[in-house]
Amino acid sequence: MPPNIEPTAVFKSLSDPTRRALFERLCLEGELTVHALTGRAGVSQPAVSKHLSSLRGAGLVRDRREGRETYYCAQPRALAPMLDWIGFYSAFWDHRMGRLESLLARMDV
Amino acid sequence: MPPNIEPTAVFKSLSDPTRRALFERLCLEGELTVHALTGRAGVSQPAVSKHLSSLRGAGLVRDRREGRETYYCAQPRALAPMLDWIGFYSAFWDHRMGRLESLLARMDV
DNA sequence: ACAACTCATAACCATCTGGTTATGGTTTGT
DNA sequence: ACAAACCATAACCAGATGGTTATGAGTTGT
Repeated sequence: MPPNIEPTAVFKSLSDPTRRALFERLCLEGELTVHALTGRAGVSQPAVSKHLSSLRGAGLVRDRREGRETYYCAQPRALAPMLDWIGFYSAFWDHRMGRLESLLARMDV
Repeated sequence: MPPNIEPTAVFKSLSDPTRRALFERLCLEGELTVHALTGRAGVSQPAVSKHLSSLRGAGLVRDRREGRETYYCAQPRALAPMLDWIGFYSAFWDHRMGRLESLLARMDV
């Protein structure tokens, strides 16, 4: 059966380079404050806040308030709907691409 | 090292439900004309044509002119940049998610 | 020859998006 | 107490986006 959960929000949120860069930093460096994220973001602090809101809307990040700072961390589980979608249609690509191997070759690092 | 190819176009193109539905039909049913795709798309023929242009821009579909009809087919190879991106960052999720297993459980059908 | 079909493009429109500056609430340091 | 720091929200703006109808170019069938 086809994927059950709507992956639109995840795709949309990750389709912006600035937003993807924020998510990447949170993946690589762990929990970070808005201030720290604004550092190398290349956009203003309010822009960063809005991007983080978008990511939170898609479930891709979680925030934790601590004093005057807000720590954000990545929630890779939120990628599930997107992975489901890819996985389902991969079943129809496999017979042209050589089973899951080519996919796994890319997935594994 | 981080992924080398920009996955923005792929993410962006797949972030629209109508566009994703077109890509899905092409994956499941193979080569189809614009007329056939317009059938169940829920939008007008020009809208379908524009969506197909967007998908072609991302390399996700290929078109073949035959008389007055244009056949489109899916190009799943174009997903590579997106898979690269997922794969690279999965290395950093693994130690929290239990290696590739959870990922593969979703990828395999 | 000509009507009908297929498709892409043009022109247009409303809404969404991604950015900015301004501001205000809360918390921290002095 | 008060200034400074951190962050979210408001207000605003230009450009992108996704839809429409109208049209025209090319192809097919009669």
